[in-house]
Amino acid sequence: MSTRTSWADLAANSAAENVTAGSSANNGAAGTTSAPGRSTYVPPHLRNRPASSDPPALAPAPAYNGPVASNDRPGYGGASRWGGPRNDFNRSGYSGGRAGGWGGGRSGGWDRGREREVNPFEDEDVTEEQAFNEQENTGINFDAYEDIPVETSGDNVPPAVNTFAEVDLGDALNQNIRRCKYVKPTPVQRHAIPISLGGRDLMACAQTGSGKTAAFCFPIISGIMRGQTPQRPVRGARTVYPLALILSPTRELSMQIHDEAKKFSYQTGVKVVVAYGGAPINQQLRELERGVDILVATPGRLVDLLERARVSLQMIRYLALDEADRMLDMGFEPQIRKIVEQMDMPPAGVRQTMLFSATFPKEIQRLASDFLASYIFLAVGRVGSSTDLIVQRVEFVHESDKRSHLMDLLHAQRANGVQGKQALTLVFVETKKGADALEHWLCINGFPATTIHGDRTQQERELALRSFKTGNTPILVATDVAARGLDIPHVAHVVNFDLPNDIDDYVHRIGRTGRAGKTGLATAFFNENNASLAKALAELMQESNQEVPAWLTRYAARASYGGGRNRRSGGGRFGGRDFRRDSNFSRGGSDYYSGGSSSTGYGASGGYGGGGGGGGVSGGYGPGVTSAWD
DNA sequence: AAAAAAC
Repeated sequence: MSTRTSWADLAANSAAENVTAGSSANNGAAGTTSAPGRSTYVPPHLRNRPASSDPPALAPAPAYNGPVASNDRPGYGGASRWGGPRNDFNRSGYSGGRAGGWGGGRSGGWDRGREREVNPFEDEDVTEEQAFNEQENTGINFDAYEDIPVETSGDNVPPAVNTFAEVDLGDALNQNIRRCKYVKPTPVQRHAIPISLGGRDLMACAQTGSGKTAAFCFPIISGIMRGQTPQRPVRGARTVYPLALILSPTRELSMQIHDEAKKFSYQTGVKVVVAYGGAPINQQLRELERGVDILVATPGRLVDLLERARVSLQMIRYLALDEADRMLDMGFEPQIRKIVEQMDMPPAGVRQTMLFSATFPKEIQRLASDFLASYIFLAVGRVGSSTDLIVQRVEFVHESDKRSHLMDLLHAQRANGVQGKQALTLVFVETKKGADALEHWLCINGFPATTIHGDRTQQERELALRSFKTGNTPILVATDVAARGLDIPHVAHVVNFDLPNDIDDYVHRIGRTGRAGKTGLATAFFNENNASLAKALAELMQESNQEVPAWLTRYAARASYGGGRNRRSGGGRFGGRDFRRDSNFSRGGSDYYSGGSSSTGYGASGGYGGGGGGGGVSGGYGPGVTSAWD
C-alpha cells in the first residue's frame, strides 16, 4: 500500500517486489508488529550506568530549518541522474524537534528518552564554545592547504568549500563537528563533501590520515537527516533496512569507523551499528534490531547477515568503501561484488557511491568504476601519503641480522625515550608466524611487545591494540591487518621489519605514523629479497624528498622487472590519477569520461608546492589545535 | 607467497 512516489517505491520497482508500506522504520519495531519489550531493552553495558555518565545538559540540537534542497543543487548533475524520485529525499516537512527531529516512529523507542544515547564526547570538554564561525581567526596557517595538489575530473565538479559553515550539514551535525574540535575542513573534506552533498558518486584518493572518514560520514549523516523517512518494507519481521553501508577491510578499522560515525551522529537521530566477524553475532543482531541507519561492516559478516536475511540492502542510499583499493583486490573482489551487485542493493546511479583510499591503482579503478555512475575522481595530496611528515629511512639488513638490528633501534629509541616511556613502535612483518616469533623474542629480550594478526582471536586482537595504544606494550608486531586505516595516535616509529611486495602497502603502513600533524619515522629493512620493490620504493622516497641511499638507486636501476604490481599507480605526484584519462583506456562506451578536469583546485595557488618541499600540509598547526585532519 | 574476511 504505497501511497506516494518515494524512494521506497523506486527501490521497490528496481529491487524487490514485496514492498509493504505502512510499517514504520526499522522492521516495524514501532509499527504494528512492534515488540513492546524491545524498545525498553537496555544492553548490559548500559545498565546501571551512574547518572553522571548520562549526556550532559547540552542544549538539544536546534531544529534544522535550513534549505532542504542541497541534494539537488542544479547544475551539478545530481538531480538529473536521479530523476524525479530523488527529490523525495528532501523531506520538506523536516522540522527538527528533539535530537534531530525524527518523527515519531523512527527507530522505535530510540528517541523517546527511554534509552539515552551514550555521549561519545563524555571524556572531552564539551562546555567549550568556540565560535564556529570564527575559524578564520584561530591563527592557524591554513594557507598551507592551498599548496596541496588537487586533481579532479568528471562532469560539473562542485566547487570546494573553505569552511564547514558554508556547507549545509545541519545544526546537529555542525554541533558535533564543533565538539570534535574540527576547526576547518581538511583538503579532502573541502572537496569531497560538496561533491557528495551534490549527489555525485566519488572516487577519492587522499593521503593517509587526511580525514577521509569524516569526508564520507558527514554527507551520509546529513543526507539521512534531511532525507524523507523511508517506508521500509516489511519482509521478515527481523530484517532490518539500513540506509547507508560502509565497508572496510578489517574488523578493527570497522570498529574505528563506527566510533567516529557515532560521534558525528550524536543527537542527530541517525543510528550507526557495526557488524564484524570474530565477535558473537547475537549482540550485533540485537543492536541491529534496535534500529540502524548506517551499517558499518566487514564483508564476511555482512554476507552472513544478508544470507540469514537479517539485513536487507534494499533501502541503501549511500554506499561507502573505505580502503577501496584493498576491497577490490583479488582476495576481496568476489565478496564485494556479491554484496554490491548480487544482493538487493539499488544499482549504481540509484544509490550514491563513495570510494576512498590513499592509493588507487589503475586496474583497481577499472574494477571500481563498475560500482559508480558518472563519478568524479578526486586526488588530493602527494603520493598517497603525508610523507613530508614522515622521515623514511631504508637500511640494508640481511635476513639473519634483522632481529639484532631491530634491537639496536629499540635500544637507541629507549635511550631517547620521553619521560622514561618507550615511544610507540609499530613493527610490520610478513607472516602471522613471524609476528608471533618476533613478539616472543622481543619479550624475552626485555622489550614489552604484543602482536596483532589474523590467527589471534578477536579478543586478543582488540586487547593488543588497546595495550599498544595506552603504551602498556609500546611495541606492536603486526601483519598487514594493521597496515590500513587504523588511527593510532602517538606512533613514533614504523619499522618495516619485512618489506611488503607492493609499494601501496608500504604507503599505507608508514601512514600509521606522522598523523595529526605530528612527525613520524619509518625505517625499512631492505635486502636482496626485496629487489622487486626497489624501483618503486626509490621513486616514492624521491618524490617525497627523502634521502635515497645510493645502493638502493643501484638496486632500482638493476631491477628491470619493476613493472606490474610495483609500479607507481599512475605515476606523478598524486596518490592516483583518474584512469579514465589514460589514452589507452577504452571500454566501448562513450559515456565514461566526458568532463573536463582541473588541477590544483579552483583558482587556488598553482603548482605543487615547489616540488614538494613547501607543500607541507602540516605547516601552521599549533600544539593543541585539532583539525579535522584525523 | 601472504594477509584479510563468516561460522
